[in-house]
Amino acid sequence: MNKVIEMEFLEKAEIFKALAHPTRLFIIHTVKDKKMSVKELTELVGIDISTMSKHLDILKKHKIIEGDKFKNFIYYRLAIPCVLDFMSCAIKVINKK
Amino acid sequence: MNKVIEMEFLEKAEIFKALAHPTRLFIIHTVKDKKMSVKELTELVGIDISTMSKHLDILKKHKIIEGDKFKNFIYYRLAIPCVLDFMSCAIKVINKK
DNA sequence: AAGCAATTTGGTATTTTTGCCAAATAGAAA
DNA sequence: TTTCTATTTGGCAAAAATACCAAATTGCTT
Repeated sequence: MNKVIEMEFLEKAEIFKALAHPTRLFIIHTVKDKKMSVKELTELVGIDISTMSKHLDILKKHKIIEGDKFKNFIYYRLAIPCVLDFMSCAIKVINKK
Repeated sequence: MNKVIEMEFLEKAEIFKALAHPTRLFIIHTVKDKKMSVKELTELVGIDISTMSKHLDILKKHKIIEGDKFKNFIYYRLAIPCVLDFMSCAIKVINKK
């Protein structure tokens, strides 16, 4: 495979990988309506807070979410609504056939 | 997290996982225009044919592609064009900011 | 400054994914 | 039937992803 083409698909795959985890999809779903802190998200999902922090970091690195600092909280919100199209399309893919 | 909700995101994540690999994205990109056999795809990408077969199997299991048998070839094609929206959206996500 | 709460980081064990090889299967052609 | 080609399967080793704990950091609030 051509190196340039290969690079293109490597980069795209990175985005899909960032989305390919139930907790991270839940974060996107939750943060689309309401800003949420790390602690709040952690309690909703029921995992270790350090694990949640790392999931948020993965989404942040790909600019899928962004965090706003308020006191010593960080409130996350969805940065790219386009990702919601991913989600609704995913449902169609699952339900068809 | 509510069990039902959890199941929803688990299922969605499965779809994203199926797409989260450069070779599999290349397959989708290639098969959208032209039916291709396992061997043809293998030669384009330059990996072991058994590896390609397994990538195709993952996409097939999620109904993302479908194969038509002709002689002892199997020609694959894109089953759900909706996935292309994923792809073009992914480009936007990458290029923005 | 000291204590406290929210978040991140480092380390590690576990699980999952990936890719190759070798062998098995399927089917066409000789 | 035998041979040849295309594809799949099983097994295994290497790489990547995940989750927890413990410790560090950040920045309020006393």
